[in-house]
Amino acid sequence: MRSLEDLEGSGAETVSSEELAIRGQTTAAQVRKDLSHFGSFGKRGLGYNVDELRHRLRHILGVDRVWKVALIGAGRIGSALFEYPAFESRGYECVAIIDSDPEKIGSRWSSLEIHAPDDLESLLGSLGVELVILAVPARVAQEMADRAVNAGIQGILNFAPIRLKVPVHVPVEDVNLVMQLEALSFAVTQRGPDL
Amino acid sequence: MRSLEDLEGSGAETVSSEELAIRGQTTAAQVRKDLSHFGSFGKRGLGYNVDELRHRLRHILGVDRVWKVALIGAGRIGSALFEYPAFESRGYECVAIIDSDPEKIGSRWSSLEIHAPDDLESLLGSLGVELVILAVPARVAQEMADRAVNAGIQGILNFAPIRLKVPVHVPVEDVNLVMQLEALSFAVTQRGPDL
DNA sequence: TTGTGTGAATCCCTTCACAGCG
DNA sequence: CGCTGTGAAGGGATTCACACAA
Repeated sequence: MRSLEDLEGSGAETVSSEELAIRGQTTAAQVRKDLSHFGSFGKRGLGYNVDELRHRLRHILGVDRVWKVALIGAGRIGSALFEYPAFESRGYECVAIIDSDPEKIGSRWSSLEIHAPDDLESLLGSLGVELVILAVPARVAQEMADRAVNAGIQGILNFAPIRLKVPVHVPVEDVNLVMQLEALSFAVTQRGPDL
Repeated sequence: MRSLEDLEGSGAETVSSEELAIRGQTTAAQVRKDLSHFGSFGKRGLGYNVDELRHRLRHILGVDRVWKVALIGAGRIGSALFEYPAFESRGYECVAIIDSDPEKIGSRWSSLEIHAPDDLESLLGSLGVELVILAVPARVAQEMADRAVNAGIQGILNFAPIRLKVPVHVPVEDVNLVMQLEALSFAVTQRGPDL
């Protein structure tokens, strides 16, 4: 089993399912089954070509291109996300920011102006926004989601602690930090009264 | 089927698995199986007593008490979490904040002083911290996790995009926003080239 | 010989269906 | 009767095991 450095260096061209399994905390059989789901691009006796594997996976995941993202809600969560360097480096380009706070409207976050929600549809539509990060209070989340969907967006990363009602063709990914904390409380509690 | 208001009012004392299923976007059979896992506290012909159900579930989830939480990393994510009202209202009390930025050390977030990481172990130990929210850069996440575990904490909510190595008795809940965005990209991509 | 790709066996979770209690 | 609790059936995912390609 080689180390990470070996893999990243110019030496290794190939990885085995066994090796991938260890990194991904699964089993070799699982890795092979999963990959075979998308075609068979491994070489028997050798393993998977690293470059090809990366290329294929990036394509399957849809991360081999830049996605146009709009940030709806410029509060603390929105700002944390906006500043998070990984987003841009991973291919998510924020092209619009929307907030209803009159204090914020018109101001800029590094050259990007914050817009009022009024012209949300035309703004998202004209910019060709594909994904929306919804970081607004729960009471307005459904309305903003509806309007974003009307504007033709294709997916929503939802931080509001409600179950959004959207058409089936619009995937929603929920981020619910309270639920995750509760999952942690549950795990700690289950693990037995201490230790 | 009754509305949320009915349930919360003083009128209804009981819910059926069918009703719970609709709210939870699942099936009645699933609800009954899940609940039966923790004992049988429904009444045949009637359903589940709402007060008892809430009480039992809160106990099972471990949210029928206040958890002492430490925030390690007072950056944007940390600040967003700290200000998020749901945390305190849901029973998570932040009793310590730790950050390595000299600019921040000694300053206060609403009466809570920001501490240097130096005395992390003794600080968490003396305060009886149970859960840690780890919101630091990836390169220092493992070290902070190790030290928190040494201080005797029982669970970690991890925002760093790495797989923490911790003893099996310390549950870790990962929050990986880039992965969730990628899951969204995948879902949108799979759904077929547009619509 | 090594390690993939894949049918077959297995496991686990969901769904069904109904006996039985209130 | 109405609705829970639960064995039994069903289905999807994981694991096994091995033929076969490099």
